[in-house]
Amino acid sequence: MDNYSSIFSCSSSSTSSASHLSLNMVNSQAYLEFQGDKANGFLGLMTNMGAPNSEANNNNGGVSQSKSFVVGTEINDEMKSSEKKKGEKKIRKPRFAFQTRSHVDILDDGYRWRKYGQKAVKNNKFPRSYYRCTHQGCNVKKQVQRLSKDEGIVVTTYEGMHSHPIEKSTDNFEHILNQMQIYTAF
DNA sequence: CGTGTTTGACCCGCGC
DNA sequence: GCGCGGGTCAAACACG
Repeated sequence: MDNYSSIFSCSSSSTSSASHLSLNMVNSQAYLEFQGDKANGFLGLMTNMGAPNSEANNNNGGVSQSKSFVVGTEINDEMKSSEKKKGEKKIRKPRFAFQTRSHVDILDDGYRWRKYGQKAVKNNKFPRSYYRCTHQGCNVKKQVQRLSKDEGIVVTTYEGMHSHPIEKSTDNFEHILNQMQIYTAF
């Protein structure tokens, strides 16, 4: 059971492969809403997703949050370090944006992240934080942004795919990714 | 002491 | 060409 990588296997392998994804998702703005319970995990999310009833109890510190996610692919993400591929494709890596209703922007998905930057975004009072997976050889990045309009909404954008198992035993994020696969498999 | 955060500088693409 | 906005680097710092 170490096929975490397969989750993101829908990367930009083909020129048109990404289009199907973005077309369906971006245009229709896939939007799911469920209520989680723990601020430090997507477990509640998954639980509610599969079984809307479940035990949505949880006594977290009173941090109830509803999560929704939008999946889309942003193209033209070529960086300066394009050692391989001489600009054959503009599509580099898919990005997954999660919209999370939470008061904390630190969402523990089971991976270990190292913050490597923070920038102020225009049209947004709150800064955007850049994180990178600390696993060696793993180039997965993620950025967390908070909407100035709704400071209760936190947008987490994942970029790239993990090629290693989750470090923590939270294994909840895996399920989410699995769900995402369904949508991105269109 | 190792690991992660802070923070300003730098880099690069893009529009004017 | 220049300025702007977004993304990254890296040195210094904080914390266990």
